[in-house]
Amino acid sequence: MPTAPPTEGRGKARADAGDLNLMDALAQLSFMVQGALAKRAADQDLSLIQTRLLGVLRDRRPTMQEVAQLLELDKSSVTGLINRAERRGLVQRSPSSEDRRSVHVTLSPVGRRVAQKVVRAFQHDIDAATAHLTKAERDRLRQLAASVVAEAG
Amino acid sequence: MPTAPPTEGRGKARADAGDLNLMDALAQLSFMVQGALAKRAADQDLSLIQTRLLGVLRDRRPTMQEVAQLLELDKSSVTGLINRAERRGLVQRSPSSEDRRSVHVTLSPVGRRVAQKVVRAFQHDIDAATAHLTKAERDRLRQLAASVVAEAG
DNA sequence: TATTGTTATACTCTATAACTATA
DNA sequence: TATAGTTATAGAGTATAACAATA
Repeated sequence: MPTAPPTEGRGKARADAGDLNLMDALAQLSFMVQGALAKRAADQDLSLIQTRLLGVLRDRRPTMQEVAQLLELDKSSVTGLINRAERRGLVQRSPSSEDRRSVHVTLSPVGRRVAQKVVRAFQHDIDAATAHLTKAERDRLRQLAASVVAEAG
Repeated sequence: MPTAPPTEGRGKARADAGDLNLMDALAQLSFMVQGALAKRAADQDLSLIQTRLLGVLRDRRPTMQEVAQLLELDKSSVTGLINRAERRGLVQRSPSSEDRRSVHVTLSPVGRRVAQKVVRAFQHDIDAATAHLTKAERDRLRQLAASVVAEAG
């Protein structure tokens, strides 16, 4: 099942690196990566979706509707998400100057700092998880992963 | 931010395959993979955690407590998870013969069939997402991903 | 009429604490 | 006492439907 997270450790890395098909390898890798990110987010009392929210706000000032599109959520879900984030001082709502129906969401300084902490810790996890690879292997992995991401768009 | 999912499409695959560092590439890939799995699960009216549950039951007959360990959930969360899955006929509880406090959880034929449908659809998604790579590149990606998974254990 | 956002409602998912029943 | 599991409770997260305000 691709749905199983990195269940039991098996030991020997390279020896076992061949016993997974592409689907299982990518599924398990994705569970590992998301698990690490979720744990680092939890260290800052953030859920994965709150962390993603802060991420998309890093260089954007979207409306509620645009947040919904970016996160692929219903607009009503975004209302609750922003309510909770705003209550914690991570983001702010501000009225649009062009369209009086719209509300823009912005990252607060606190939100930006918290997000940076998550990213730094997560970066360390990724470094540790790929430390056994050579520099060339890491770059190859980066390149292949980026290629798959770019192709899907 | 590593937390941003595959936000906007950018077009040209290979041209952009170099503009992400390893952390971002793995984070975005993981969001893509998990998103695909979640959608295929949703097609069968399953959440990601329900799908993972069916996955770990494929070749196991764990107790409630073991399910909690496998999915890294509190035992009370597992009670609810199994309740909902049992209500839908996906799994069954059966009393342990050795320890009268324990309950074993087993996959029902329906649960197994539903899980297989999710896997098949997800496999197609992975195939499509990697179709632009050469056979050698796909195998290299599989090998590197499996190596990272194995190393983390 | 169409769009933006919120509210009301219902459900899943999760954890903590208290409980029951075994061991 | 310790462990397996459930229950009670609280809260985050999600969607659908109905609504208000604005376009």
